[in-house]
Amino acid sequence: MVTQQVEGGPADEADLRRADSLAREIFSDVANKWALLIIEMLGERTLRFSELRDEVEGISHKMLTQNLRMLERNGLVERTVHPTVPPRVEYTLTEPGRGLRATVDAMCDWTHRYLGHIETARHRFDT
Amino acid sequence: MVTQQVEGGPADEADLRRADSLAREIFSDVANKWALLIIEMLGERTLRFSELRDEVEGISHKMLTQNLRMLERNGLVERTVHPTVPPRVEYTLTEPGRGLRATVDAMCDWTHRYLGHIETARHRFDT
DNA sequence: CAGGATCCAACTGGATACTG
DNA sequence: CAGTATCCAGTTGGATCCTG
Repeated sequence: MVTQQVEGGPADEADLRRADSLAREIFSDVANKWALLIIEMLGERTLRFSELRDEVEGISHKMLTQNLRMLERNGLVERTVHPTVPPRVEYTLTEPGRGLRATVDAMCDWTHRYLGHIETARHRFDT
Repeated sequence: MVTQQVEGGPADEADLRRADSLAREIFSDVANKWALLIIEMLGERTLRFSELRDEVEGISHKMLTQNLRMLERNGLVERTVHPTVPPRVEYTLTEPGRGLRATVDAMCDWTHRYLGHIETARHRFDT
């Protein structure tokens, strides 16, 4: 175990910095409109590419592919290819993905709870 | 109450669509990296513009201003100007803002909980 | 059907300079 | 100090065409 570090040593701090920058990177990947909407729409279901495109209103082909690849890379969605003709590809949330989904749910709830608040705040501000 | 609608009437659906599109708009405003980081760093504190810029690592002057205006417009942060020389401007989360912050906290917790999962998923994917 | 590749218009965001 | 305005390089993202 050559890479194991002694407690309190300077390399511990290096590890912490590395973890932080990784966390930050993940946050940047995930904290974007399309990624969160995809995760929310996926929910507990298993959806095909085209179904997802219909569900996530307004998303383009390209953005959907791009975000699905990113989510797959981070292990938040699982991609299953059925070797049929025509091909059938299905996406599901993994366990980490479902964990994230819980927080997105909370964000959606929040949005609806403060809809009124926000609408009036906007009116006030826009004058 | 001229605008009040009868249950099940067609205008009810119109109202729902309006609420949905508003919710979607708010979601799009808020579901972005910088906005969420600002909310997270503000937390329970009251911070000045320059303090925020130091705390939210990597954010540019312009992005900070822009996102603060947006958050203010939506009533998530309160902006207080002290008429001194030099000027002192402070930002705090409002109650709706603190509500949103709770969900961002959850997202941050999630990030750290699955750091390892995600790192290995990435390695697997990148080969 | 899923998705890669390409083109390009539109927008983003950083740097800089300026104001109260 | 806080904030606006401007410029502009670089990125984004939509449309389109193509393949297995």
